[in-house]
Amino acid sequence: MTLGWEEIRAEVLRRIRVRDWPPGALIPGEEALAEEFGVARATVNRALTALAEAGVIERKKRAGTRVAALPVRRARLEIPVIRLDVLGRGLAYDFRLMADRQVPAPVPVAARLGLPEGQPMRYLETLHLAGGLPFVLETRWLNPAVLPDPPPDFAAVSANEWLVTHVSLVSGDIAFTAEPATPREAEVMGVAPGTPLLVAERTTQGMAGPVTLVRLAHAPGHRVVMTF
Amino acid sequence: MTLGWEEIRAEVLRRIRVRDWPPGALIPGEEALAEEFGVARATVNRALTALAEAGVIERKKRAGTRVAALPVRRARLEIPVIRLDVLGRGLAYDFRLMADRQVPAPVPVAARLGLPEGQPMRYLETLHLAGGLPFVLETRWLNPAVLPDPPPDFAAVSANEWLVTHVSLVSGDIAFTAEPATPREAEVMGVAPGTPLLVAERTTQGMAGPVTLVRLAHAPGHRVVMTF
DNA sequence: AAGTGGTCTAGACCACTCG
DNA sequence: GAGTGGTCTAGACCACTTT
Repeated sequence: MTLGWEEIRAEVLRRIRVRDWPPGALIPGEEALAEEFGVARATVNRALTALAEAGVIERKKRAGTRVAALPVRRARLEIPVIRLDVLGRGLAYDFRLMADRQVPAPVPVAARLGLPEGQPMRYLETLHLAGGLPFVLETRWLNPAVLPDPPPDFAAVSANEWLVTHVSLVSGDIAFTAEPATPREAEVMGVAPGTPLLVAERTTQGMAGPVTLVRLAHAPGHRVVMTF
Repeated sequence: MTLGWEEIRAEVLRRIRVRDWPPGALIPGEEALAEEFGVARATVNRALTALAEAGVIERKKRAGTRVAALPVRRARLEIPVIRLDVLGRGLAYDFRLMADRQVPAPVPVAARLGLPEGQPMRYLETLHLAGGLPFVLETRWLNPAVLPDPPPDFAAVSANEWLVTHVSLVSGDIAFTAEPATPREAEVMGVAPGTPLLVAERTTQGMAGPVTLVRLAHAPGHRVVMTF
């Protein structure tokens, strides 16, 4: 039986787990492992690189490879388009464009996106429905500079989906908080004001500058699940 | 100037962003790209593998490499030990063990961990403090089978930290929800009952079976931030 | 049947950093 | 200065999937 890089990764992981190589310990160099397993050093390198990406080991030139002392667990969140998220739950998807205005950017919005205060922006409110029930209320500030002329019809394609397919998003961040439903959210989603909602706030940067700031207020009971 | 795999990754990414290669399009094969860039095929492979892991492209044998039609954005969450999380925010860390009992597993807890109902479990309540103020209330069900004899003193080292350093955690999941503060949480954290709290619920499996089910109720205003 | 990505090898050079 | 990981090459074989 010949060994592949995944088997070597598994074996190294096993030795770490059974504490042959305890947290903080220096493990043998690539050359030594390659010889032990009877493979090329590149194969060992592939395995160790994968473990380093997973946060299990820490590698430094000259210093060698150590088992992470306080393993930082990394969980990955896949952020799908809302339509696919709903369909993936086995529910029918629909959405309603509740508001669509051109307004000057309020101070906090402009600040978070790095745009001048008062800059004209597109304000969109979209209610996403799952199985006919409110699923997410999307409140979006959109930099109109990224839109083509004429702009797309966000009543036909949700802004969420249009952006993903038509604008090259470069970087961004997402923050989760628990917040009481605002009066507007309560009204639109049919819950009592103050009901705890899971809110995701995302900012996104494109190649030509800031693209959008969006607040997603999820219906009560919504769970964001990640595995690691 | 000679090209490395990161530069090739950047160039491919650029062509995707400027829509030389639009979503859904088939991009040239590794061999062709290697020739164009004047590098070995392995170098191109390294670059494309990285892009595939990032969800930018989709690769299939025989079918070739396509630009992802609906790019699934992937965000990574690093879950540090709570103590380091607090210190990283520039605040002093402390914790108080509020409860420590041996009790039979309630049905929902046993079910989620895959343990028999009524199994004796260690129940721990730990309040983590940041700058002297409540930061997180940790409610933990712990499978005593993973503990050594004699068991550690969780009043001296928080269960959160002891587990990370002493038990080999294999897999798990984490779910975020927004929930109203329970009366107990309200009392301990000094907030009004029903206040929206960001709750993280984690289950963890070790090599020798289920390890722990923990509920982390974060103080109001807590933000979980991820970048992508 | 054929073409694609996935992987491995043996060798090499380099950058970094620790002692 | 020397040893480590990071990367590249040229070639090869294989598994898979689509045609």
